[in-house]
Amino acid sequence: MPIEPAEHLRLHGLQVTAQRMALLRAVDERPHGTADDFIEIVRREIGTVSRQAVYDGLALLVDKGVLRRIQPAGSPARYEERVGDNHHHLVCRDCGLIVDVDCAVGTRPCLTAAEDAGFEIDEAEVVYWGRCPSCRTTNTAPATAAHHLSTHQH
Amino acid sequence: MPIEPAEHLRLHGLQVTAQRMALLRAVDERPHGTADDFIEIVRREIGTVSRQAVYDGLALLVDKGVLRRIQPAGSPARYEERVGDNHHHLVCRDCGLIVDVDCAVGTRPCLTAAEDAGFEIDEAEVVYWGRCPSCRTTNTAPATAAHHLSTHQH
DNA sequence: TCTCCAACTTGACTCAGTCCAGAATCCGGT
DNA sequence: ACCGGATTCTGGACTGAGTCAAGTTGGAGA
Repeated sequence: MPIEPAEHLRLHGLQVTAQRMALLRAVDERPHGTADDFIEIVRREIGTVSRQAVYDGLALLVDKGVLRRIQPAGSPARYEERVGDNHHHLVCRDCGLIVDVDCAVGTRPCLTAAEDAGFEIDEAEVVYWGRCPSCRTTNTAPATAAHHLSTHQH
Repeated sequence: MPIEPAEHLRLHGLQVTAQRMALLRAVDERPHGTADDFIEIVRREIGTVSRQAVYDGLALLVDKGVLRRIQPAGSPARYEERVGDNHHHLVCRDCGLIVDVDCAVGTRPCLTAAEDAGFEIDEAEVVYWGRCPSCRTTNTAPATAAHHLSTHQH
């Protein structure tokens, strides 16, 4: 956790509430977590939060650039603190595990499209799809490639 | 439409039904359409289909490699016929318009991650985010960047 | 043309996320 | 320290996208 949650909030001109501080701590505790994960963690920490407070808080923090929101196909939205370094993600097709990979280039957008079709491009998002080490060993021949990106993602 | 829908289905060992043929024609008629788009188009053509038939048909055709399914963050799943050439997509942040861009490399996966974390990577999916030509002109200063990837996508 | 399994239909259900309205809380100015 | 308006939180209803399950229909091989 680079700076204190309270400080973090004040720096962005946001009100400091118990829920938001707990939320920031939760995101730190579980990178790539879902909104539901954070609801659960925050409730464990401060007793109770509404789903709305968590969704609002996440959206606000994404808006302020404190958090980044990613949403691989088939998965609910996930949030992470690493922001501003334009890294990419490796997603396991079997268990949904997400890990960070540094961007080889670094600056945003790190790739330029062959033809831009007149678009003003500001970001190139890269998702690498594959199978994580543990899924590779446990089930070499994917009988029924379930393709379920469920919640469990370490 | 490269080959006849009926032929297309038989080639993959699938039963030829009115619904499936109409579905293939619908995907051809509206590239990057959503399931709801296709339900509407197919109903216009053959009178009636169940939502389930459309979802089943799409999933089956994706499975057989006839269609490709893409799902940019904040958008319902979209389907396209171009398959096997590993092209990428340009998505407008404002109106959700999706256009194809050829992959500079061509073969799959076209990128290799800096560190693969032990994953067996089979695909690198690239989404370029930006603003399409018409959104750039109509609303140069995005007052309230609605960020709604709604259905309307030309 | 018969038969059977694939495909289709209907309807209920889940999951992720949003909308709403009223209650509670925060914080800058006095 | 206190006040009041702005902001935030709460619970509950709601929406959109997609899935599940059970029963019916129809395409294609015998």
